[in-house]
Amino acid sequence: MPIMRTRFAPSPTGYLHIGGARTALYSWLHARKHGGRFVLRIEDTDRERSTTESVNAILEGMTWLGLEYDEGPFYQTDRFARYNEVIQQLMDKGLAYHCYCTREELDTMREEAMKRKEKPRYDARCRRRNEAREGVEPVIRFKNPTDGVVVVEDLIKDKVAFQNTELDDLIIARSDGTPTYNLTVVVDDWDMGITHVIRGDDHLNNTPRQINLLKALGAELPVYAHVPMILGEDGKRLSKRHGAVSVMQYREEGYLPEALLNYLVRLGWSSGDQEIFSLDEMIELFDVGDVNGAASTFNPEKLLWLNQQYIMAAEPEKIAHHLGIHLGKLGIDPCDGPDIMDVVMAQKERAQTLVEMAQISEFIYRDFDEFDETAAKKHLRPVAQEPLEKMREALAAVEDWQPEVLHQVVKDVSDALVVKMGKVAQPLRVAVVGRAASPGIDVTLHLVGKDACLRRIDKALAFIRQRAAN
RNA sequence: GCUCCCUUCGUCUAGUGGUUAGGACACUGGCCUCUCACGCCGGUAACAGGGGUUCGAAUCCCCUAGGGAGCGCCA
Repeated sequence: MPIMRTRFAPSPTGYLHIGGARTALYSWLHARKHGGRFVLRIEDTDRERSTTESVNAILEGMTWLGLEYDEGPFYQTDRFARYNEVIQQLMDKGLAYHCYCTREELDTMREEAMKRKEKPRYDARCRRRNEAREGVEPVIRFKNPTDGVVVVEDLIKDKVAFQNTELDDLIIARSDGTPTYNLTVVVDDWDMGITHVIRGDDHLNNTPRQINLLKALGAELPVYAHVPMILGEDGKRLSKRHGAVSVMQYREEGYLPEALLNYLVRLGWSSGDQEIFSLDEMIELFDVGDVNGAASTFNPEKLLWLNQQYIMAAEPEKIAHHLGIHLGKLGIDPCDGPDIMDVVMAQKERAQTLVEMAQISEFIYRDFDEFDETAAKKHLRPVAQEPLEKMREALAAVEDWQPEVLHQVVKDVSDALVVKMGKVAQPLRVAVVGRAASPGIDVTLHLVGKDACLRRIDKALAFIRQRAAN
């Protein structure tokens, strides 16, 4: 019984995107669940478009998500000798041949087929050509079987049958001698002992060709699982115009990798009514055969909700670490303020992302420029003047600036004025925060600190007087 | 055009011949409450259409429609 191996094989022509991350996750989970090994392979045979920046971006994305690989990364560009060896074997066995057709010929062939309302296919005319053609560097084509049917046994799509007559003789080596995609994947999956090929279903149509090649080489077939695409909200394939598609962008925007992973695993798969899965639960419960065969639409709101769930459940220390980083990006040094753990405890149920948490915590660290207009209109009116004056007076006398004490002060002032606490707390909140929303008023006052509170109340009182004067 | 894949609330999904078609996000009514958020209780909302098979179909079969992918000397 050979060891199970899955692989993720991106081509380094961009960052790690959401769709790739999901297939990588599924492959990773499959390997982890069955005690197998997860292989990373970089498909960089397209030298024009492949870049080392992309390789780094992909590795960075995998690392951030925690999808560690057991073998690799292997680079296809390191394996050209091996591909050439296999191509030569195919030639020697008469399973491949030189094709001297020019690109122009191929183009007209395609056009004419389309005109005849047929699928464009190479007509294999060079199979019978014996002599070279002057001035044409040949490509090498694989002799695809001309009859019979190839059945792909797919874990997700079930049995999918293709007639060999629908396929044509694919190019396995370009005229410059370099191997092409279908050849390299086949050789690599074979050499690397890949037992389960989990990839996007845009590859489903390539699979019968790859199976024919595998058979010609006498290789054992892997099990396939073609996972459906991820669509944007307009039903089109997910792309930049739908917002963030790069995995690393989610880190920038304040998402936790576990939340993204959780979202991705539930996109196209489920286990009962469960929505939140730890990594261990995913490994235990995930089965690639249970993945839905239909494409699914990426829903940013649900990801936001999950992220908030993870923020609430996370170790506060961990959130504090991240919050510090995002505050830094706002130009705030978290040391210039209260214990950051207190900030986390006050805000962790109030933010869907870490970026948002930093934004709604800004008032703790620095004075705001102006009051939120609707909040000021509603709460900084002449009726608020007396409560604010009383609060300022009471707060100025507080020695021990702790939430419990502050709560009592607000309550005492409300009682003294014979009004509900909201009549005092809301103007006070707007005065101190600049907006109508914040943590509990006691915690808010505590976090802002005595000096800043008094200063901001004065500013609010001035604002009310000025408004009344106009 | 041809080949292949897909089709349950707006979205992610449960459902494998007999269910008041379940859950989650979003939306929404209420409760909690100093605001916001969290949390709790409730609501709106779906089997693409048409034919079969069957006592009975979201579930099985066929057709139609719609969506997607592939048809490169890209991967």
